[in-house]
Amino acid sequence: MENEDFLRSTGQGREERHEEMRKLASSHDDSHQEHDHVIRSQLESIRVEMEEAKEENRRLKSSLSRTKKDFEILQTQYNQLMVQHDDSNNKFSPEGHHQDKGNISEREELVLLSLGSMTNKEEKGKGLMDETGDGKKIDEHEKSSDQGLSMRFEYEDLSNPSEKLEIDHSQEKTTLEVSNNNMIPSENSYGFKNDGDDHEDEEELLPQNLVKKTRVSVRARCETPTMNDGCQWRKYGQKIAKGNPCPRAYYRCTIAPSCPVRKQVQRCSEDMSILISTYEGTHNHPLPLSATPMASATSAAASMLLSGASSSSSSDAADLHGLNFSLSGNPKPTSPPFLQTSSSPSSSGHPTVTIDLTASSSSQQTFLSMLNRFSAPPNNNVSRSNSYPSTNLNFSNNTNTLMNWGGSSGHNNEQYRAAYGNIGMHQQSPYNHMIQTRTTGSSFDIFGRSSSSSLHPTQTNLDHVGIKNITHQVQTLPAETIKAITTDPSFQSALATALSSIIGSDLKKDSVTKNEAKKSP
DNA sequence: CGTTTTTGACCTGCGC
DNA sequence: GCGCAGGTCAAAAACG
Repeated sequence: MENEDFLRSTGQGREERHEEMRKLASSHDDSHQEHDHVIRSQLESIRVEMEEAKEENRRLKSSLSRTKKDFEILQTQYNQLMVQHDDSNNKFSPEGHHQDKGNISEREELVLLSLGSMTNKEEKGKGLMDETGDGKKIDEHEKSSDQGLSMRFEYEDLSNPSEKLEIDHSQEKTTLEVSNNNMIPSENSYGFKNDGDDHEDEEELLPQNLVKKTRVSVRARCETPTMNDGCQWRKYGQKIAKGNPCPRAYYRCTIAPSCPVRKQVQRCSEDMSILISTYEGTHNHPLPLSATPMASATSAAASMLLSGASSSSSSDAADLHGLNFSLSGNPKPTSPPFLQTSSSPSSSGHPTVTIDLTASSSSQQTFLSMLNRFSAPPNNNVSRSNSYPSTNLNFSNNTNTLMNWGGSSGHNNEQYRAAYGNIGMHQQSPYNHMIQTRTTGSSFDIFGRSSSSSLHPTQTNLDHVGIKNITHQVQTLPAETIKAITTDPSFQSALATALSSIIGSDLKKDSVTKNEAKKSP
């Protein structure tokens, strides 16, 4: 009995438990179904997003492939032009070519660097946007130079397919820049802003914000009141800054009404032939082709400042195989290097990169030498007994292209002289040929030396300016450093800009010399 | 007449 | 808080 009762009770209990479980299960099913439903809907939305992303990806891929094709076509055409130009150079300037050949023998790969320089087109009129203007009679080089500063990088290895990937990589970067030649958002490759539509959002991003506030100062010998950097500027103010009798002019970009880019232009108080243009901000609109190099260069320089500032904070001093990295209280280095970054009181606390383009022809050789070294491919382990891959620097300058980033509005040299006094503007002072690099509270002297040498532009006594020392220092760079430097598009861009101005400057002098020689045989 | 330049006034940040 | 210097605004003038 007790057993039966027990069984019955247990049976009832079992049923009850079953019932409870059924209830639990049903309630669990309900919540589970709800949860499933939520997950499914989320999955569905994610799937939709993925489809959109795929579609976007497909579009980007096709766009990229199109851009690559375009670039290859352009590259082929350009190579042909370079070959033609080399031939003509062999005929007309065997001496300069001879100097190059000395370097070529040591080079590991072929780097074609085509640089044009500013013309004084702007003096003829405001034709910056008119890229299809009156260029009927000019050849391709002239066309490119006619648009202002033109520069291109070609990085080719003819012998080592394994390095082709690297090359393609760099080309791809170049291609992106070229394909976006009217869009400075191409500065993406430098980690800059993507688009200028929503500035407020990007203000919150620290690095970009820093870039925005970073200023790039370009020092160049320019006889006209303003450099023709290809962009359109409107003057909105002028001040006489303390410590400099020359007024500082304030410009803003007028290509787009909402463009945040500002420019300050001021003559150097010590040497009034030097024009200091300080750029701030990033264009948020398509740029004319002629404005792209300068914009890219300044962006690259700003990017370099960023990377330098971040990297230099880790240590107080370093000596990297002859390259003197130092952090000091006095940001002004004892030697005048190439690139200079600083946070001076004059820049109102803005980190400022200074690109010094007041270089001589000897510095051009220095530059070429350095570029050759710096352009060495990162991994040259492959034996190439028979091949002497070369670095061919081809400066496709028309001799008429001057380092005359001429101002607009009918200003001319006479006006300039009237405004600033009739100072000697032609080779009035020795050209320093350094690029200085200063970071906030730190200094980066890429030469690790001081130089107070004064050279005539045509002087090519390399020892005099310590070329041997430089070469040695660069040669002793570790492969990683060389790789990091040479693969940095920022470096290439900034270097190309500096080179182009130097070459343009020297070509101008050469052309002047030639003209004078013609006049007085 | 539209655009650009000039220029004095004003604003802002920083050091004292 | 004050003064200074850098930077910007905006009305007037100049320019094309």
